[in-house]
Amino acid sequence: MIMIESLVGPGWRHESALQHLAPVTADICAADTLIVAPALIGLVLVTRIDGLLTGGRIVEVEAYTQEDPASHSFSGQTQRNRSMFGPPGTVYVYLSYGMHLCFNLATEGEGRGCAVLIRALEPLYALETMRLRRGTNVDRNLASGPGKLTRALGISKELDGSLITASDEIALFSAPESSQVEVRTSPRIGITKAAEKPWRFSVAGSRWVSVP
DNA sequence: TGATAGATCGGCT
DNA sequence: GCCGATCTATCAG
Repeated sequence: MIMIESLVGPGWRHESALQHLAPVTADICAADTLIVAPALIGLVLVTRIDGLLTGGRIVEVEAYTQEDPASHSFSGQTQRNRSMFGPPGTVYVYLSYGMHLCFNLATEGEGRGCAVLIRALEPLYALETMRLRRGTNVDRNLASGPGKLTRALGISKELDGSLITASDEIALFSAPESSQVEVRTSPRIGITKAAEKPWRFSVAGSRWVSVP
């Protein structure tokens, strides 16, 4: 088994709940965005905010590239979207509709404004913490949407710009069963530009996605 | 400098 | 199913 501390930020090795998981390297984000997006399905995203470990399995993502009119990076780099242009694995957190934070991982290479939006998780760790943060006991609503997911995991804009493979607050792992799922493509949610592109990837039949 | 649309969610009807 | 909340970036004037 590969030593966890060599590939993710220090400190995660003390989390006994994660010992059956394998670390993921930043390489997974260094490929074409349309390759990376489905590859992230099934991986386990965890945060440790305020000492509380929370996390779940990624069941829904969307791809955004620099040439894509629906992408924040389409018109070039700005103060808000600069993390999209960072090295692969850079965390991009932005405020949506003035109320909700959305979590993305930068893809391809430094200088390329591409990212994958993480839209939904199957809750796995510390459900009670997530219920408290979300203010609901309906587990299906804990992380079934980009804004819900960031709230459940305690993700804030402070994480924006950090590298997911070198953080003590957020990390990505692969579970033994990660590759067992059937990935389905569909049009992205809530956009008007390039709405026809089938760049939404989700676990077929999952009850944890935002829009079944 | 003002208007508006937006990668949303929750509450209300 | 509709609507309000409320921050950003962009575009029109």
